[in-house]
Amino acid sequence: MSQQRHGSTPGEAGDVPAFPDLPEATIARLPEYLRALHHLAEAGAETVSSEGLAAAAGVNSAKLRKDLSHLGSYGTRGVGYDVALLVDQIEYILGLDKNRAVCLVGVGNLGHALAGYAGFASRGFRVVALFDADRKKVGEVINGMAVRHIGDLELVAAEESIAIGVIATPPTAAQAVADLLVAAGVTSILNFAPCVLSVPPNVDVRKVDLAVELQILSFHEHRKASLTALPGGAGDAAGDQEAVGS
Amino acid sequence: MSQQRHGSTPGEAGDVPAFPDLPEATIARLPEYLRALHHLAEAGAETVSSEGLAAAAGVNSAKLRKDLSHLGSYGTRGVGYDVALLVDQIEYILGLDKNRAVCLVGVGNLGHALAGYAGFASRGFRVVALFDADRKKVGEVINGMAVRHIGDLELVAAEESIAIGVIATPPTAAQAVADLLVAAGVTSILNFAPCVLSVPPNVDVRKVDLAVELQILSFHEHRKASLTALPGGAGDAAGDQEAVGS
DNA sequence: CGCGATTTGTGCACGCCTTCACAAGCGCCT
DNA sequence: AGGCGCTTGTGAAGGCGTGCACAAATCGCG
Repeated sequence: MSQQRHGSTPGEAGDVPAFPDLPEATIARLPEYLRALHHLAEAGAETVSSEGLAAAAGVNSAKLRKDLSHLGSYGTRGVGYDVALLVDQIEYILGLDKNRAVCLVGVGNLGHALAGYAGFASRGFRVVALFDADRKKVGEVINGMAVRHIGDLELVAAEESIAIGVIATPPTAAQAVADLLVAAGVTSILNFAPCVLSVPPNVDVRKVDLAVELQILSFHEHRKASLTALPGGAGDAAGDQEAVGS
Repeated sequence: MSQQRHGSTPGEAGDVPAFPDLPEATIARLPEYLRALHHLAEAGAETVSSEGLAAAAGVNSAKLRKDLSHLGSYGTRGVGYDVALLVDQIEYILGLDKNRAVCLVGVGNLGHALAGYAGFASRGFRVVALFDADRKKVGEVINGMAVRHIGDLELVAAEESIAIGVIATPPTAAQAVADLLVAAGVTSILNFAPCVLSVPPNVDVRKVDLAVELQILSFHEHRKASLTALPGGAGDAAGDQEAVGS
């Protein structure tokens, strides 16, 4: 996908730590490192080696070191990485120290679950508003939060300073909702509806399609079946840990 | 991630269409093409140009052509691709013509929603069994299906020939569930628990972490904020459609 | 029948990402 | 103080994926 160039111009040596120009692949792995680090911290570890952290995060240790080196030198040679320091650093980079406000549009089957998903709150996100277009759902209380009508979105977004919106509507409604979110000042959208959204260039969109993941697994099932059906290499029990895709 | 080499040895020209050796990136896009094609078919289109289909799927047209060329030549120069033919071909490659049986373990907040998610059934997957370790939940009927105890997994998996399992449990239980699934003969796992699973090399695992997506968006929010705060390029309304990551 | 318009399929170059291998640096033990 | 083992950080190589640009092929029309 297109990804506009970002990062700081070389000239400015700002007092605010200049924003590092991280590879997209690295960014996608930082949350995983963070989760592993939290786990280690709870277990009482003060430092981790790249080998240990890589194992906990399920990646190659060389890749992990290169990823972390992009953030700066937060490790000590011969010792490893300071867990607490690294947690702070990654949370800062990811902007998780802001306790970001998120709104969710579409309180159907999936939206209902997302509204109550504990994993959001535990990682620094507060779902502060629920919206739906269905008048019958407005007023329903989910996880201690009342569902409001989609028409109130702009009002609420302004007073809560919501920058991230989650779309969990049917695909037919998703584009209209995205337009509303953009109009309300939202600049990041997480889209669970199986359709492409068109948004202004300053708005980021990430898409999660639950069925797509199953389809990819189905492909590999199909592949495995067609291989074992052939005479050649049936029971290949050897080989290293397999993990599909990223 | 490690990805064991697959595909057919050059010698065998099997009667069963030899399984093409598709790049992983292509496989991940096929479901998106399929969705766009279904949409076009419902609209009555008989053929599509690569340009048109690429737009509907949100990708570059050259990329789409290269992806489809890996499946073989199913297009006609000067005309485009036959929609129905392409749908059949992609569904065959993805193994969706089997109406695959899926079981779901963990009927909590998220599992409940997944059990009723219409997007699975509409794309060729049947959720045929629900499991949970909590005796209080056993017997509960969701979407016309009764929740069974996790202990019955091996029994049910055998008689329903389930090859794909979905884990929607808390992370503490996920590894144990994965072991049970593997023991029951499941060879593909979709993991919604935020943790790494270790499985035998012949088992495929894909992980979906809902919070990770938000964290990536949070990073870009942080980046955008730190850029607009700086003197340089504030209102950059120009530029092409932005879409973060894949 | 021939020609032009259109669209696929693909060779090629470029850039990103991964992986290896190793020098540089740090702490500990003697 | 010196040496040794361990771990980080990084240069370089290789592989994969993307996008351009164009040749090949097909259809429709005169």
